[in-house]
Amino acid sequence: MRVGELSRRSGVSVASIKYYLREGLLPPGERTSPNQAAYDEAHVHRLRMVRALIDVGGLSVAATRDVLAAVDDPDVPLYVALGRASSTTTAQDDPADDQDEARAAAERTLAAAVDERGWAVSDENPAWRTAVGVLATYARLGDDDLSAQLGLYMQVMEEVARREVAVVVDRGDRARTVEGVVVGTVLGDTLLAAVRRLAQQHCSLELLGETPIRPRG
Amino acid sequence: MRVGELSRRSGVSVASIKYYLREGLLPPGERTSPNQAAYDEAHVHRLRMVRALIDVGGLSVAATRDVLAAVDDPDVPLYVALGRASSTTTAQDDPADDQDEARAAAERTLAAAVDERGWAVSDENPAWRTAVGVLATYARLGDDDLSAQLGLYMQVMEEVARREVAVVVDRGDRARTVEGVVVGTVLGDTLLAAVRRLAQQHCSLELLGETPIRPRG
DNA sequence: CCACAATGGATAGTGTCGCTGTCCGATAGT
DNA sequence: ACTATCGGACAGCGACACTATCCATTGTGG
Repeated sequence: MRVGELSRRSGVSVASIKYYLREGLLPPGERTSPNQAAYDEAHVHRLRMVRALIDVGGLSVAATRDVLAAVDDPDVPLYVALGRASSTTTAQDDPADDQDEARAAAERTLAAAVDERGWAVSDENPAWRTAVGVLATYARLGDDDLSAQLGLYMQVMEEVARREVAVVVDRGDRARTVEGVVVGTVLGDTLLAAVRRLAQQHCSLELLGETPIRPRG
Repeated sequence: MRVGELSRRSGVSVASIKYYLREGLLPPGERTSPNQAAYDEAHVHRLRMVRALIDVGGLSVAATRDVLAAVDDPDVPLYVALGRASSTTTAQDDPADDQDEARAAAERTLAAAVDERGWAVSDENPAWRTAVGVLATYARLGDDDLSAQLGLYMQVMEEVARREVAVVVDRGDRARTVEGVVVGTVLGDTLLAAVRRLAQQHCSLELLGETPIRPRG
């Protein structure tokens, strides 16, 4: 198929498809003549992935490119790719003294929690820096309920991750597996956040009887 | 204090402070003369909140404004404010037929899962639409492992939410409580995602022995 | 076989976001 | 008195994610 049909099949405008091709999110079609190319089902699927990661997962075009590059390239470790997929900037502005101190304290907290659970994780993992940043920020904001919840978060996320990894192990080929991990991780973040909101509403109603909720439907 | 000191204390540039004032993220200082204002500790704290929500939570300026408005105004239901805080756009482009169908199926899946857990949640909750969107997207992408995990996600998030709500119940005044909920929810999303990545790394190592990890430190 | 739509490719333009820079006349502090 | 700072308004900027236009092919229905 050519670009027009690809556009119709995927619901993405021709202009955007051209843009994604330029940005390397979508591999070029197979050449049928010096300036003509043919696309196939793989391109339709890829476009759906792209839209899912961008619209639902909230990734930037650049992050989506990196993540998809890791899906294509068996040599890129997954956690590196998924680190890029963190919507959070993880950037620090001015490394003021108290900032550094807060970060150091947060890092000790995390390290202790990780050791206690017996997790084998590297501090190369971008998620490590992100977690430290959140903890440090929370501490600077005054209360530290979040740090108190850290143990629980780790416990439940280990449960979640174990199931996720288990499901993914017996897939088929490696490409589909990796793709499943990536999509599951990125979209899973969004789903988990939404489910957390629903759970919070339910629990606050349950514990406080705060808001009268009319049932669905 | 005046703007210069507020800037120094908070690490936010004067230009940005003026911008936040314009955008309503920061309440105006108390007037000491027709064109002079004084700021206090509350402004320093507020600025820290703003930076935390934007930098760590990944919220937009507009979302941050809405969330903080809810913190200030007791009449705005919390879940409405926190719905705005979802980084995900939750937008749909072309409601094609199969799109609608996928959404409807996803909505039935969610409703069934919610009923099974006995959750009292309203479909007014923005998180409901987000969750439906994620499920629908995942279904359209081919496999539906995510839907298979939905029950687990709900189970662990109920556990998490119960603890979070419990911690927040016995706070002191309502303002501090609400603030704690908001910050905990927004930063918690980021923390949970990061912890999930770490857990995934740990579990994939544990189950597959996939990557040799050198220990921290 | 030929007019005419569609294509690939390049480049420029658009709208939004989150600031940043500059200017102004009015204080504040010394 | 004088200079730094202030608040306030507004223009500008760079990044981002497209979108529009142009053009020289190419494909295709009549």
